[in-house]
Amino acid sequence: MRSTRKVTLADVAAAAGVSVMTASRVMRGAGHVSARTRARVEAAAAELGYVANRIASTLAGGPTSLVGVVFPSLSNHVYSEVFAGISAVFDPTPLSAFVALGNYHAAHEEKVVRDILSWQPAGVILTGLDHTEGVREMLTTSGVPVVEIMDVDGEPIGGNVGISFLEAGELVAREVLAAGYRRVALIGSRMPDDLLATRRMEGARRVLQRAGASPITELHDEGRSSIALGRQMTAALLDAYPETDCIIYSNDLIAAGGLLHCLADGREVPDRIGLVGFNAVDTLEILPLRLATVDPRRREVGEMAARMIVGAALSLPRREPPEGEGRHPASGLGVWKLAPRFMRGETLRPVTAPAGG
Amino acid sequence: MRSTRKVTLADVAAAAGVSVMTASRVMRGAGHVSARTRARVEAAAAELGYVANRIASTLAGGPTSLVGVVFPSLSNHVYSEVFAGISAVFDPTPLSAFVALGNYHAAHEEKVVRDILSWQPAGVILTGLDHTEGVREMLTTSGVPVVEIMDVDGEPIGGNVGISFLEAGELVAREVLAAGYRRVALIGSRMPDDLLATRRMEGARRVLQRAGASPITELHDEGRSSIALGRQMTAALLDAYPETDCIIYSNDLIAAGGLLHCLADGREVPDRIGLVGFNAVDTLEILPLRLATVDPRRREVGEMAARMIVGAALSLPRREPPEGEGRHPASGLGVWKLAPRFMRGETLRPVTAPAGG
DNA sequence: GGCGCGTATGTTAGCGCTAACCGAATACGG
DNA sequence: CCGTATTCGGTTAGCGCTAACATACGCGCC
Repeated sequence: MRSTRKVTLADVAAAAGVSVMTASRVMRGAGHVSARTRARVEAAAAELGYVANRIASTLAGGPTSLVGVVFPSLSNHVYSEVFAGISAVFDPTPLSAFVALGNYHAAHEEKVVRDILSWQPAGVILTGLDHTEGVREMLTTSGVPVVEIMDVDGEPIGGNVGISFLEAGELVAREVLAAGYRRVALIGSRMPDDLLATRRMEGARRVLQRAGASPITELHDEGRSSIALGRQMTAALLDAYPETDCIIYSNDLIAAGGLLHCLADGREVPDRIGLVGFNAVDTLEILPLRLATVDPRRREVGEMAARMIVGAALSLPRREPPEGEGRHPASGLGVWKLAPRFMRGETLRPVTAPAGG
Repeated sequence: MRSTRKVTLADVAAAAGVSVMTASRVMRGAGHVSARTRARVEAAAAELGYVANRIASTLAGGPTSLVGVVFPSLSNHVYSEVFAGISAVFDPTPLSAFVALGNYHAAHEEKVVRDILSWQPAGVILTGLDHTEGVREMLTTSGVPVVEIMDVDGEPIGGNVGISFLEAGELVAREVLAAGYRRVALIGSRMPDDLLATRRMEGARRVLQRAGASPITELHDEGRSSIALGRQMTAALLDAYPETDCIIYSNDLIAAGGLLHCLADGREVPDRIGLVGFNAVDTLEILPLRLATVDPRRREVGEMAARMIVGAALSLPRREPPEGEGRHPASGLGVWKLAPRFMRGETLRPVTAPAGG
């Protein structure tokens, strides 16, 4: 049985009868090696079970290939789909993702970002645009390509991809008004921690107010979204404000709970009451009625963010020019604003007036 | 504006008027530094915006803190919950998780594992026990603590946490028999790629055969699980074998589709036909009937695996003893077999006979 | 007051690799 | 058969940090 001691390039080189440098050239596919020696080195590496040491190569100035990805959480299905998009794009490249969770907590995010930077990453992907001054400064100072995703309402550090949650909220409210609802209430969970949910509620509120149909009430809860929570909040809301004719929820899960409550309670959906969720969660296709919702295009968001990082990371020289100053010379980091997609479903009445204004 | 050049320990040391070594001691909280110098160094570090370089410190022999986690996919909700467990345990420790996806593909997994090892990780968590010989060899040779999760039916490389999918399948079949069903069919998606699904189907089949109630038929599909797929497969199955009185599905999503099909089709569930899923997916609580299913205890699995790694990583010395041979001296890596939890739901008839084999 | 002891700081060497340079070997035309 | 172009391969130095040892400094003690 082979010893457990780590096999280094030097071992491989010795076994192949060449210098370390030549072995290094072979391993990373740099040129200037004859076919014969290349074969010898490769054989030696395979024989010894050599595994490259990225730590050493990175320190010595090789390319970095880790990309830090910060999500608030992964239990939220939304982010795992974004991640799937990211990881699909990275797959054929040398980059790999390194996930860290911010836990909806600014101070924690700062620690996490510092941690990521300490690995000299090739790029960083952050969720949302709200970060502490410390985070912003660390990232700009580091010179690492940064892409912020999901939200686009604010000043990005580097690149930015997502939908405007404010506009998504406005969109929802406009659709609700167009369908003829006027006594609208808002229900949100995990507020105000979930900034994006807060933002879309704000957009909805704004449009309703402008149309002279200010929300009847707003019910918030700090708890984790769930169908049970949606049921319970909806019951409480309709109890206190029975005249409500439409509820805008901060996400699909609690909206689903609301729908089930309304159905169980004998309220006609969508005639007597309309319901809208957010996120276009696909397992909810099992509901008796298709929920009206908004698709935030999360898979695309992940893919585009990853592509931006790939572009920036592979074009960026590893060592900065000796006295260089300007960074990211148009490295492909830009702002991509996607349009949220409204999905009418069956929990809103058909439109009676054009959805403008 | 501060320059973008990287701030090194040497810069901090110079600014604080001490040697690099002293600065290093302060930064990593090693002792032997007076309060006064510590304060000076800390001030200098904060002033310069110093961010430690883990690459360098790891190479120099500092502790490693990355843990590679390999999942087949993250779109499957099951794994994101496992990850949540892992990440909760790592959170208060210096370790952080580094996710890579194997995509249900052995060759790809080998590349991914090599990649992870090249980062000199403090540990590796793998899904399942089926890995190529190359993966097993790389991991044993590297001497890195390894924990394999989910499945426990096989020979682990290092530690192992999970349920027996074979037994889970057997459990399901026993419950089905106990409820009085005899003409049982099996339906699986993403087979045979999803090895764990394959395994639980095998367990079920075995018990059924032993009880003289061999499966009427088995329907497999390579596609991704979805409710639509479940509907369609169920329709096809019941069309071809109308006498079927119970269907065991490889997971909840396709089982949900089956349930919806049966209800739409006017078949009485659970009287005329029983249905069982697998995974205890919680968003499915919106189904009209609570699905019979098995909870594979994924959150706990993630937590325990992470705890094993924490134990092994923190107890293991960084540099191996000069001539040392034996590794993992009882480093806390063991085999933890959890019992799968059966949840009867409402899609199986109440038990008429004791559920013993 | 010189001894030993413990705590604070500095010095030396090296982790495994790669960039940048440089010499040796090969090819080729005249 | 020699000079020049063109490979191929080796040498030197250093990335930023830490282990291990060496040194300096204070302290109490007989």
